[in-house]
Amino acid sequence: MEGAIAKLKNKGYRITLARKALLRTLYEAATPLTIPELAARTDSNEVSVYRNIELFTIENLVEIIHTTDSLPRYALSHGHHHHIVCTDCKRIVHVPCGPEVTIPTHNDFLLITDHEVTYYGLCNKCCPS
Amino acid sequence: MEGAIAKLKNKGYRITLARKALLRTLYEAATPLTIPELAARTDSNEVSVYRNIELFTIENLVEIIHTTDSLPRYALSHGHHHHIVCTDCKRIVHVPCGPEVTIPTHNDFLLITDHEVTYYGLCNKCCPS
DNA sequence: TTATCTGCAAAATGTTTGCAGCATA
DNA sequence: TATGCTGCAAACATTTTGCAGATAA
Repeated sequence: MEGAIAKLKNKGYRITLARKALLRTLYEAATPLTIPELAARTDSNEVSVYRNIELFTIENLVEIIHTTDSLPRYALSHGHHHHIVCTDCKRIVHVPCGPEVTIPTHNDFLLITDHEVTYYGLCNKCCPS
Repeated sequence: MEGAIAKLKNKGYRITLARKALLRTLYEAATPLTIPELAARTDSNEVSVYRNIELFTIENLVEIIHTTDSLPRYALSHGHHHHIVCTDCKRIVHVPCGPEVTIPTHNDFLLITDHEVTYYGLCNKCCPS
């Protein structure tokens, strides 16, 4: 959390109560949270949460997690990884990226019912050669 | 397309002009389309497109594709597979699911810049034992 | 003929913008 | 003190709902 604050300070952003509360909430969260959840836990305005989450995302402090299950959720960035979503309690757990990852044993998930993979890139028409 | 119509008919749904136009548009589309695009191409109301896309999704005729790049897009269901999204022209191409899929050569994509993997399942607290 | 479907209007939901006043540096 | 930040209000974008008239069976 100190690293994140230092980074923001270095960039010239002010360290406000709202931003500290948001960072603390993200650090303490067991699972990624939605905007309304973040606003409730930091006792602040949803609009300010939108704005600060956008700032944190630009500064690479936060990652956005889109699932088919709920509103977008936000969590601290921790490098590249994948996700397992519990379709019942909505808990989201991180999984390392790699060719030989065993999901169930690795993360207390006993049943995997579905998965999605999306690649992003440039197709042959759009790739500068 | 005849199979889809027969399936809907068997379930007791009416085969309306709007539904035929929507199916035909989905069959002819080179890439998944958004709701506004589908409404424009079928010359019909967005509300009706929402309702018929929902019906087709329930009946497993259509799949929803969420990417970080645009509104949700809709395409005919063709069994389980993954996606490559061109971040420039937004074209979406299907990829088979498998342990040894080579993305670039397989699908005219010359550069892959990112990927996302999400598993869905039941965690140990929610899995009935 | 009649129950379903469509389109319009409007409500509901989620997100962004403008601006006045507050608080950090 | 001065600029950036917050919160309110309102605009905007997307999706859902209600209802009267149109249409498939």
